[in-house]
Amino acid sequence: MSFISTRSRYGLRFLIDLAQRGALGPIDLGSIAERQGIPETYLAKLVVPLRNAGIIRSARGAKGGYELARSPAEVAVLEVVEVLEGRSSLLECTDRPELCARSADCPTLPVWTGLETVVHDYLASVSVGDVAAPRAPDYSI
Amino acid sequence: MSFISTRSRYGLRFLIDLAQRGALGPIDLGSIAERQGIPETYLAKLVVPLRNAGIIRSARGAKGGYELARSPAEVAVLEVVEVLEGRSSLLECTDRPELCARSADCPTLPVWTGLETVVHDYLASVSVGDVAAPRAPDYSI
DNA sequence: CCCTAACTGGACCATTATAGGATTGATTAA
DNA sequence: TTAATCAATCCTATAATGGTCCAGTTAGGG
Ligand code: SF4
Ligand code: SF4
Repeated sequence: MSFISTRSRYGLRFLIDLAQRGALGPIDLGSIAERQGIPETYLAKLVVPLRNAGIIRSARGAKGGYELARSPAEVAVLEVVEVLEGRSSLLECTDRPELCARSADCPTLPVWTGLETVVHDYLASVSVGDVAAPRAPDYSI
Repeated sequence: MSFISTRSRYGLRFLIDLAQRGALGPIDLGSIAERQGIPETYLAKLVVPLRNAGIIRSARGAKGGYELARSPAEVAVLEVVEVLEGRSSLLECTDRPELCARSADCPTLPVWTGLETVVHDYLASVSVGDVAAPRAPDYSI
């Protein structure tokens, strides 16, 4: 349907769930799936690319589960979307102009390239840590 | 595949083709389809919503065809995309939070709403006239 | 007046993406 | 050992996308 599919939406919520629980050791997928109302079997497939990308770490066996591999502030939403959607662009031709014979003289291409730029800039500016903050912001000086 | 499908891409190129030919009376679909390398039968379906939206005007009968109903500068790319994609948002829940029971307390919703804002702002800032300019810009004072 | 170019609407189809399910196997704490 | 848990693979249903076909209708031009 759209650039932001359930993969990104579920995946981001999954990461936020992990982040909000902090470093208490791995959390099993079933409990997260239940809390978030996401089909566990579906979520199980989303974690694979997240692990391959080094965003999360998994522990097998009893008491196993998943935990963040980095600080939430170091995980940009852009990276999550790219990893889960399997692509980084809204349009093929902005990444690979050679795929379209018209790209050299296409008046619309700059429009889409510009759109992609604003999308990337925005998503890169937001991290999992930014949205996972479970408590009030830090009011100390 | 993505938010920007062939409907928007073809449609925008179609409008630019119209704009670049100026007010010389209606242009028939076949010649545009051929020039742009778009299947005429497919393009024929894209023009219907564009006409309903008041972006183009059609003339039936011999020597008929299509022409812009407004000045190219008055047609924002945002409007074209909304009309052709049949929706205005990248995500349902940003428009209709009532569709998701979690929207009231969803930490990710602001992320998507913010993304949508930057996308809308960008697309609203670009008009068909901006990209259709067939010649060098006006250097007069 | 009639022909015909051209638009109009709808049915139809093939391919792909999406969302989800199920099964089986490997690993490890207790 | 055994139960819990990740890992990997295969399967299915549904929808979106991109495109075709055709039977109408309209109206300009000769
Ligand atoms: S015609 Fe332009 S917008 Fe379309 S695929 Fe080619 S380069 Fe991209
Ligand atoms: S959980 Fe949040 S992002 Fe997902 S559909 Fe509901 S409101 Fe939207």
